[in-house]
Amino acid sequence: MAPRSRRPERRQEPLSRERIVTAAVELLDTAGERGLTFRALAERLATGPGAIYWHITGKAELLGAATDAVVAAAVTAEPTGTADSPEDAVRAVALGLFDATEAHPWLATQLATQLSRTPWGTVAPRIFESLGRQVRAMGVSEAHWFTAASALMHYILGAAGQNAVNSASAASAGPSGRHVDRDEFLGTVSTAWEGLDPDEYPFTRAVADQVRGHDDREQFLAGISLVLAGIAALHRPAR
Amino acid sequence: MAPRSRRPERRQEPLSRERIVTAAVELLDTAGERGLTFRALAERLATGPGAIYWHITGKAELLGAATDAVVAAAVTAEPTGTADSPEDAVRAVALGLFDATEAHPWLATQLATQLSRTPWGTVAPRIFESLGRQVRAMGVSEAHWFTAASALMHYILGAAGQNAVNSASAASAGPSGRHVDRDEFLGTVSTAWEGLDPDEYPFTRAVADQVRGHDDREQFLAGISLVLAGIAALHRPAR
DNA sequence: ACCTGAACACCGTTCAAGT
DNA sequence: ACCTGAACACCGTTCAAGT
Repeated sequence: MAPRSRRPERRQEPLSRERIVTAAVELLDTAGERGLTFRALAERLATGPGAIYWHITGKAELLGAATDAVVAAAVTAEPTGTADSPEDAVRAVALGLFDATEAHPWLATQLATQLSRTPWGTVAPRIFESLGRQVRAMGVSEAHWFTAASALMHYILGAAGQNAVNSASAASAGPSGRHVDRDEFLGTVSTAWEGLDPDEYPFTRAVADQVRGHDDREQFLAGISLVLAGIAALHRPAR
Repeated sequence: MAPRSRRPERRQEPLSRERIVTAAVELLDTAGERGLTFRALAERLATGPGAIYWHITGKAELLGAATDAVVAAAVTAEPTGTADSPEDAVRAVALGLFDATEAHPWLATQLATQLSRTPWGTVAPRIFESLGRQVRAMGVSEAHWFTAASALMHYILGAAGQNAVNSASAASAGPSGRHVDRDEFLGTVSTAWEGLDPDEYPFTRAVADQVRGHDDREQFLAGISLVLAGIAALHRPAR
């Protein structure tokens, strides 16, 4: 009983940019950045390496498209209107990106690459827009829109990047160490920081033990609140 | 008249980790990330590719060491005690890193890579420490030290990364386009943003023309002030 | 101990040739 | 129009062999 359906059974759909990007994301998730190869990608798509170049100009565009796809999903995933306040909406967007960097360990590095190399691309506007709308809804004056939205975006990307580590290091350690304990990872950082020179790194050492026990998401949200407080301060008259 | 000096005339010093890292930074500055090759590096050092492996384990360590060297110089360059207030000291550190990403277009991407892949390394502590000391000097309560210093660090890295673009794109465009006008670059971003779908990107479009004229450093410092205001708000009783 | 450089196992990308 | 797959010009890394 061969099932018949309107949608073709994916058995041999023609190659398309979309199929290529989907496969690229899967490969990145599975094998890491080093695992994304035109040969490996071609094999996964049951074709030759050259075929991919008909749809995509090269590896840079491929990585850009993969990053954009994941960011689009992360930013859109937040159901609009579900938040009580613009501030909570910002938190929702932020957590969406935070979680995305956890699901896709390669995302943090790629976000930095895309934003610094092709800021005229689609990745920056997606994030910037979803944050900026909330900034506007908070009643920030137009003169401060750019500053406020940028501050949020930069904090989010920086923090998400640094917290994506555990997964990333797990992936680079090979499939065997996939589920490295978050605590174990934080312990590594904490221990390294405690071992620093007391004269040169007094502050970092003093804070080291705070790192060990902390909840990543909570810390991340505390940072968001701090930036939001900074935005709120824009309302008050400067002195 | 051959000059005689205590220091050997660098003619054929033995290979050392330090010499290798220095050459790597020069190569990165000159030829970009793609230009840093073990073969090219070996040629510059008048040796074979294999020799480098006696001093450095591989390319990952090489890039990490290059990043660390540049960050150390940027953070140390700020003369201590030159600032009137902790806030100004934070601005000095921030500008030091901002300028470093301009002088070394590859730095932004590498910072993200280092922080997300090896946060137990030396790069994060260097930045974290120089910011954290000022946080402490501001009178922030110890419970908030980590949050405040992290917020500063993440904003700085994110903003510096995105603003390093012009130089980066110039480098990728080859030596011919070395001095791409900053304005020209900002114009490219602005134009791209103005061309976005009005329904999907109303905020980004509205802000596009602010991007065109703005002064990078001023914008960057405005963001720093915003985060500092957020830190100051930690002092006030929560509601 | 430190360096040499050929060799290995890969890459991204191109392009004549096919359908 | 779209795909194939061999070929080209590279890589990072290793390692026997030298000094």
